[in-house]
Amino acid sequence: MLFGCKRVTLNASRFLNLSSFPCLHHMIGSFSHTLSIVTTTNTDDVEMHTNGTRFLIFMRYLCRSGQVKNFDEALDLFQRMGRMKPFPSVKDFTLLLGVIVRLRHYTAAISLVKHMYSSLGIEPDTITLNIVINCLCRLKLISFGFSVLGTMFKLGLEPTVMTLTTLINGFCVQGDVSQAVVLADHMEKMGYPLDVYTYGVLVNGLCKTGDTLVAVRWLRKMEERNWKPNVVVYSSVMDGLCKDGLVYEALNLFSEMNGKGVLPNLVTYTCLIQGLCNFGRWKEVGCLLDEMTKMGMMPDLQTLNILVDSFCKEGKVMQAKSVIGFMIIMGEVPDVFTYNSLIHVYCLQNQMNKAMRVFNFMVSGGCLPDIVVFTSLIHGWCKNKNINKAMYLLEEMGKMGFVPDVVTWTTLIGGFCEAGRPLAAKELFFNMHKHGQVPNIQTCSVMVDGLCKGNFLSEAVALVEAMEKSNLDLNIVIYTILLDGICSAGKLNAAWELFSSLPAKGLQINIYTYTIMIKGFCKQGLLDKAEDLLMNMEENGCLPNNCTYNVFVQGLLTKKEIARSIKYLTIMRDNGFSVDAATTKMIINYLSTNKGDSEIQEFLFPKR
DNA sequence: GTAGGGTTAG
Repeated sequence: MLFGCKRVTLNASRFLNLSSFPCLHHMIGSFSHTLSIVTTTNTDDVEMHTNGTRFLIFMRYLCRSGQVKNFDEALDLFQRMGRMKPFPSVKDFTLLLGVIVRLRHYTAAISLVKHMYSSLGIEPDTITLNIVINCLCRLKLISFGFSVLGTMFKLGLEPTVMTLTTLINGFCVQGDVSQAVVLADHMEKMGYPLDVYTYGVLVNGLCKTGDTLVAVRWLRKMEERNWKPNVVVYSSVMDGLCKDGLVYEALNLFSEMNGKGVLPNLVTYTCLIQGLCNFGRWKEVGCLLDEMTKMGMMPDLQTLNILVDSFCKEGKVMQAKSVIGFMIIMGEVPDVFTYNSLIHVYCLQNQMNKAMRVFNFMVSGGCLPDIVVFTSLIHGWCKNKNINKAMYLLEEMGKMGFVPDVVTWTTLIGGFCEAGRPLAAKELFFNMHKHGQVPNIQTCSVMVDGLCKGNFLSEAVALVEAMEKSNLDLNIVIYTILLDGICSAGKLNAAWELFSSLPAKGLQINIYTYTIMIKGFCKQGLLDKAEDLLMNMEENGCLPNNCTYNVFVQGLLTKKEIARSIKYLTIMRDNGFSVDAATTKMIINYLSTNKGDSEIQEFLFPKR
């Protein structure tokens, strides 16, 4: 096919006038290696001319029926269209561009628009530029999206509601929903009324950033304005509710949607199924699966992957495997998500041989691993204390062209800590920026935890102080980790000082923070202080949980405070909390050395 | 011909 052809490398930055933005320039530059348009210099022009109409009809059919499954096929169609004389209309090109966007080849789509303009002389119209804006937004380059909006004006093209909705979505994709809302307000004032899509974009953006309740308000707002929310808006909100653990509310909204005559689709069911899976509500999952199949919908690969992953997360590997079996019977091919769920559970169970077997199986079956799979395996080998294997995989993924991201580095840092090498972890922490990755708050938390557990408390404190000085937004988690370190080192005064300073930092003390502080007091035998804090929790609306009570009872038992232990064991029993293994062991130990103690005997084995 | 919803890792 390449015979008699010349390769033309595309450069989108020329069209978009982005040369002043090195990051995009670099990105598109590196992409050019893979994207070269092949144009003919001879052969089948005549044939194409005569068959042109038939070819275009065929091309439209392929695009509309979703039969263009990969980028190479789409590119081939594009090349054929570029060889036609006269060129097909801009409409035909945008139809194909839409397919390329759906295949998520955003950079390529931008390059192709540029090629259409500079090499083929096809002027872009509003719709073509909407596609370019969407691609830039998907690449989280919204400011370039606005540059294209400027280009649109310069060309005398009027943006549409769709253009602006795409930009609103761009803000949402970047996680900047407040800006999205501002733009939506602005849009209305400019005489562009929001439509169902705009509302859908906003509602989804809000759900994705965890503002589900605000999303619900928007849903109600659109109803007040006489817009009928459709299945996409409802499903977005249901997904948000499920992800917040509000499955009951999601199911209510599902009934409400049905009541209003809006039919659920596969995505709606998938959101609910996942919500129920997260709480192990398998029976209801089964009911929903039955219901959807009765409505003629079969679960697809994504839905089944959710089942596989949920079973894996519960450690039910057998069930996960049977879902995979069902998947294959259904004609679906397990993908990188499916395999990763299995690999991950084996890694967590320290069954690295099995994890590697799955990995080799997927690779030999032609399923390309991704950065997530490599990160899971690196985590597994680290847990297994086999740093060499972890480093080997890091190298392997590099050879395959994957650049470790912040999650990979965090995993590795945590892994080195778990393997008892906190100083090596620190080295990675301070050098990861050389590999183009900047630690985030979670990386910092893992590092602080590693330093604390590795008895480098002063370094952990210094790291947190350095983060405070650099105005990083530190959260309660990182302070709770540090508090645990300070308590474990027995420095109760310093711990209490830190604990007391947290509200002034604007942080909400949570159940973990309280429990760690209580444990710290218990460890020093300061039981009254621990008890005061336990009482204080309830007053502050943070109810103690299983772990809090067990920690306190263990403190009491250590000091042989039997009467008080029984008091709290009774509270636990009355409130449905269970005594954990460590507490049980202490009770048994106490009994075996204090056989004559009737108090605890009476509590454990009351006479009827 | 273009815009919105569902799956994995620390």
